Amino acid sequence: MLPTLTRLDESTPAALRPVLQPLPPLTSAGTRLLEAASTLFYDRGVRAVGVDLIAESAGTTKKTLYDRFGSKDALVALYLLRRAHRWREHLLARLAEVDGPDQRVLLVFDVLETWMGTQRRGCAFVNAYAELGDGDHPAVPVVRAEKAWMRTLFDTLTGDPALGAHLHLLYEGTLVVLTAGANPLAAEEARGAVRVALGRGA
Amino acid sequence: MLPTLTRLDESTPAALRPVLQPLPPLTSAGTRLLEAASTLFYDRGVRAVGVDLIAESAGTTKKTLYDRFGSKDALVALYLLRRAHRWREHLLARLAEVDGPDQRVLLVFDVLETWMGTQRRGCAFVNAYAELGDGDHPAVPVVRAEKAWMRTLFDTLTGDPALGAHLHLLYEGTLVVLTAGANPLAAEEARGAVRVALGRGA
DNA sequence: AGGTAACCATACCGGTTGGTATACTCGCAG
DNA sequence: CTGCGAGTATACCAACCGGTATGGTTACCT
Repeated sequence: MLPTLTRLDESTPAALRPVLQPLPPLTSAGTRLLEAASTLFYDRGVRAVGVDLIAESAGTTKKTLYDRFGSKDALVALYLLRRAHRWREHLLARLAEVDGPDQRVLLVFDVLETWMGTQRRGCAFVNAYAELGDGDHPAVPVVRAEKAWMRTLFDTLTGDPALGAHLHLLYEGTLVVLTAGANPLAAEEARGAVRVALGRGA
Repeated sequence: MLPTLTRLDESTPAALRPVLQPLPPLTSAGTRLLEAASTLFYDRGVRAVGVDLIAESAGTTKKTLYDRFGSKDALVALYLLRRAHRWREHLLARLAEVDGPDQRVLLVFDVLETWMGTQRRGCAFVNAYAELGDGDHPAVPVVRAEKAWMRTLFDTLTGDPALGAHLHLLYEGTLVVLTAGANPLAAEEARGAVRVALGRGA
């Protein structure tokens, strides 16, 4: 299963395919706006960042922001959508480097640890959900889709839904313990737990 | 270990003792303010709720709020502190009802599921951390302390730090998958994973 | 030549933010 | 009787919020 993950072919599970669907094209000012918004949203939170600051950071104006994206809510949703896109691309590319389901599962936690080494604010999707709640914000479906995608990844890697659920819980727990818990050993402890879950002994 | 958890005695680990330290007393208007703030903060998020709304919901004034708590930040920290206090009291009382470490570990996830059945916005500490970041907000130490306390609980129940880490990761993951992931089966899947972690087979 | 999409600059809008100031009433303890 | 802590009521503050309006300037396409 999953013999090559670098490109889309008939062996790639259908549930994982939306990874490679291209995002809508952006103008140059639009790109700068989305880039600035992404770092600001992630570092300070969605509600804490105003549209004025985003426009100023992007070297453009609020007018352009609303011409391109329509609303702040839509910009937030697009920020999460692009972040999910990049994370999936990065993860699948790394997973394609090794063979065997067990090695791939363990590699997920290596990639996560490295990724979080530079992105110290934890899971952008959990953070956004914490701020937006379960209302009708357009970003909420993006959050749910991201969690469902990770679950499907573990199910696909192992071929066992019970094991996939176990690994997914460890994955989400690692993110929380790393950030809110401020425990730098979380990823290493998670790999130990993964070996137990895989039946490779403690 | 942990023969009785209903009261504080020499067999209760020192790390779990802060549970029973009483919270500072409040005046009548102060109680109403903290009560109103707690439900509003949890349901809508910390940043989304203004002090005007809190004062109005409590049937009092902003003046009284600042006389009692000094600042909104202090009120947020106290909200989390009291919530941690109540959760620990509730959890320890339930754990005292059963015997044996394995039953107690599994019961943690039962209690969590029931608790989350009524509190649908997930972990208040993860949510607050998502909004406040790793800055110098007075609530951040409360969040870290709560995560450390849960980790210590699992370590104490099992007597095995590696197993405690595994169970803690499953615990935090369950909260995320239940809420941001909107997967109602998360707690049941977690109990299956717990049995694997405990070596009781899949 | 003319149209159009993208962009920049600036000003404005009503509403809300955390926090402070002033002045008054009540109950209680010395 | 007096002082004081607690509470109520209202007004105020500068700063910021998301969003809109107006007007002018490029650059490219037909």
